Amino acid sequence: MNPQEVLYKHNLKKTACREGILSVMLDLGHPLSENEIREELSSKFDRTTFYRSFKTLLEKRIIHKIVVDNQVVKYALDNSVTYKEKHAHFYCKKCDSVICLDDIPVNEPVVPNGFEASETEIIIKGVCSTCKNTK
Amino acid sequence: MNPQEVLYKHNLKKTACREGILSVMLDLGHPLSENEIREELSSKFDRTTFYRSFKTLLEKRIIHKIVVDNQVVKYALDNSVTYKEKHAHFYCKKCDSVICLDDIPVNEPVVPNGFEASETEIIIKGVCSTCKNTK
DNA sequence: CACACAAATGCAACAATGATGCAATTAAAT
DNA sequence: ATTTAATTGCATCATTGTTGCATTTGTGTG
Repeated sequence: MNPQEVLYKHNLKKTACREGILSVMLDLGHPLSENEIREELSSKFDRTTFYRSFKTLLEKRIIHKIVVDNQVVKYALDNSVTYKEKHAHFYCKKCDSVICLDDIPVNEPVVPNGFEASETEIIIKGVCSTCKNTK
Repeated sequence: MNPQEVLYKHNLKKTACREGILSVMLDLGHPLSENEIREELSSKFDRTTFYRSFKTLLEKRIIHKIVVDNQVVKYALDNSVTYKEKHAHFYCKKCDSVICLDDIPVNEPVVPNGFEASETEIIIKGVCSTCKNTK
């Protein structure tokens, strides 16, 4: 899977910014923040363009957004091989990274009578294995 | 339980802003945003003072913060009768309200080998019973 | 009760982020 | 190659979180 294919499949124009974002995300393979992606691309694009590209990719469900505690925002590809619609996220407090836990089961949400649940977001915080091994 | 007691118990000075915030939160009994609380108090205090009061109350674990999707921020009392350290939150997409689901069981987090989990945040989104009944 | 000191407040100011309007540029279908 | 709609860059604004600083206030001490 390459950026061009992804854009084509979703009827999106092949623009430099979108291709850049997708290329970085496909290369690195883990959730990234806007700044992390921008650094990889040497800040070639305007902040607004970036912002709008993410918005488009989110709308087309090519990527999803993970927010931790109102400050950490990461984007992850939806179309990885292991991607599951429902999955939890792990946030490492030490290295600030986010990991999609595609293998961890997510139970059906239980809500009080009369309530209707449509989505569940689970964020598990802690320390990732890499950080645990590098004290 | 009244605001004065709460502040006294946590060695906090009895200030008008803190008392106001706690008073509104105790009265209304459900998670509230900064703006909702400020409106109840007729904007009597500066934004910074508000911000710092919340920070203090959070540090003392008198209240906790619930963030939904990076934009909705609500504060809830920790010391309600039914309060549980671990609990999920329900977010109603229609009325923008948040409810602490103290009765809903929260499973121990499952994480990959080598990872260490310390906290879990669960936000269930949907429609609350009030909004479901008022179409 | 008055005093003193630490804490809290209000104000100005700044950074980061999300968002919009608009003119210039570009992708891609014809 | 031409045309048109979409995208971009820029200016700009709103909101939120944050800090510094001078002023005010709460509260324990005498």
